[in-house]
Amino acid sequence: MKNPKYIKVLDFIKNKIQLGEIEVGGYLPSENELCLHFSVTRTTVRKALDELLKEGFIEKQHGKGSRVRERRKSLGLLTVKGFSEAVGENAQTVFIQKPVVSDWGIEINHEVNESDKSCQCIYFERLRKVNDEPVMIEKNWMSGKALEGFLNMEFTEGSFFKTLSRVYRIEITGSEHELRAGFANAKTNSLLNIKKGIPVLRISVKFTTSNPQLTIYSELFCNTEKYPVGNSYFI
Amino acid sequence: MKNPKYIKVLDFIKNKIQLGEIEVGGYLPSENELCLHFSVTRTTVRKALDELLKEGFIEKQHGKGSRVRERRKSLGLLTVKGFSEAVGENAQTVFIQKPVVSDWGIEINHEVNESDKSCQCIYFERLRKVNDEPVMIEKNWMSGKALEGFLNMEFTEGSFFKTLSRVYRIEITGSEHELRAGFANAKTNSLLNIKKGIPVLRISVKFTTSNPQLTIYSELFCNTEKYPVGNSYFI
DNA sequence: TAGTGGTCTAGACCACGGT
DNA sequence: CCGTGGTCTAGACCACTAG
Repeated sequence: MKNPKYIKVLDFIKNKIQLGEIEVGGYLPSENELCLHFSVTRTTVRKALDELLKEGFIEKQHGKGSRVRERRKSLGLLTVKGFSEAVGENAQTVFIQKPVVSDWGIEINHEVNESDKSCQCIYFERLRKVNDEPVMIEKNWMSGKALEGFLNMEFTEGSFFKTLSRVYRIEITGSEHELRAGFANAKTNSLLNIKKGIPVLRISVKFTTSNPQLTIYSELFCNTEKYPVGNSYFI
Repeated sequence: MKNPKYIKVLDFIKNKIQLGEIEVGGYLPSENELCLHFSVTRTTVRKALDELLKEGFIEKQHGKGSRVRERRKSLGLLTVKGFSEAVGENAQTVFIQKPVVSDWGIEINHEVNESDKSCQCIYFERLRKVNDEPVMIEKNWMSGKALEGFLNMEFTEGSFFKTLSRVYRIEITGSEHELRAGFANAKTNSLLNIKKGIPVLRISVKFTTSNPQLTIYSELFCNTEKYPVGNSYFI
């Protein structure tokens, strides 16, 4: 099924929360009300709410209802969400290197798939800012096999993930992260406006996608002095 | 319901994986087979498999089946799982400070609940090792309200979370993490066998539990030189 | 007691993978 | 083609919260 109903319900509620139409601490409509509103069964509504719960948007209270959680101010980078969606409206992005053909970076911490190593590699690098302060350098490598015409392409709404989805019909299906404390090189330090000797949080990500030929390798260098990286998990 | 069926299914499969009875890359029984084996419906089996997927134990392939994933070698600390379960059989734990009455630590990065601040605080500190190498210092603070007789108590199977569950019937229901790169103090550095000037990964955790009176605040200082901290997420 | 979320049943149809 | 997982329906009963 291309457009599952639970995605519609999920997007509807997530949108309401992100626009502030339901205030923090406010209750969502009950599951039964949502069922009526969307003409679906509770199974479908609950699947959507489970996603929202997993992503930290809501909390559930047995016997009371589902409430909007206070959104963390830190960067929610440890999910499959992209940066912009995770951080919100105060995020800015600047290309340091537009997509080019390159070698597989020696900085990649995850093991690169054998099938990728033998292929042409596409690389791009971006600087992420919050409120105009640089907080993260993001370096990305991926095989060019599945991405015909990717070089010189404008990103859909400035988002790499949206481009993958809208242009190539490729969805992110999973991610693995490794986290380390370390130091960045001089160039990255300078871009992040970090003094020498200040450690950075380094996150190595391996994204799997709905296209078996496409795996994305990212190395993130985060200045955590003002904005720690956040993650939450509820059951 | 005290003992949901999906927990039984989940524990059964997780146990098989952890004991190696299904090798890495091997397929689980199909959902329909599991239904027959446990006399439950697919809804229930899928709820269990969803948990295993979320925790990174398995991966699903549409049209083929569910396969056991290679367990990450890094520390899976970013879930509600405890250290021992996350790391496995090579983990050791040493008390640096057995549970005592203390002040709320000034090192706590999360905001401490107002209701906690006015209460007696219990503190304990442990050193975590993997293959006899120190990798993490874990400092824990919590209100003593819900934990009658906790001081001087032996931990069930050496596990704090198991003690909470078995003795106090309290379950972990969620966690929020903040991650930073930074430095540890001299004492922690010495316990971690870290040279001065080597950065550590600092993880601030706030655990919520099934008892509204109990919130647990932890500060982890990780030496990531050999063992990075890992996390994975699949949809 | 009424309303909420938590669990579960017994089906159904669809999309994908491999034969 | 069949078996797999993905989505969905239309119910049911339970446990928790609050008036």
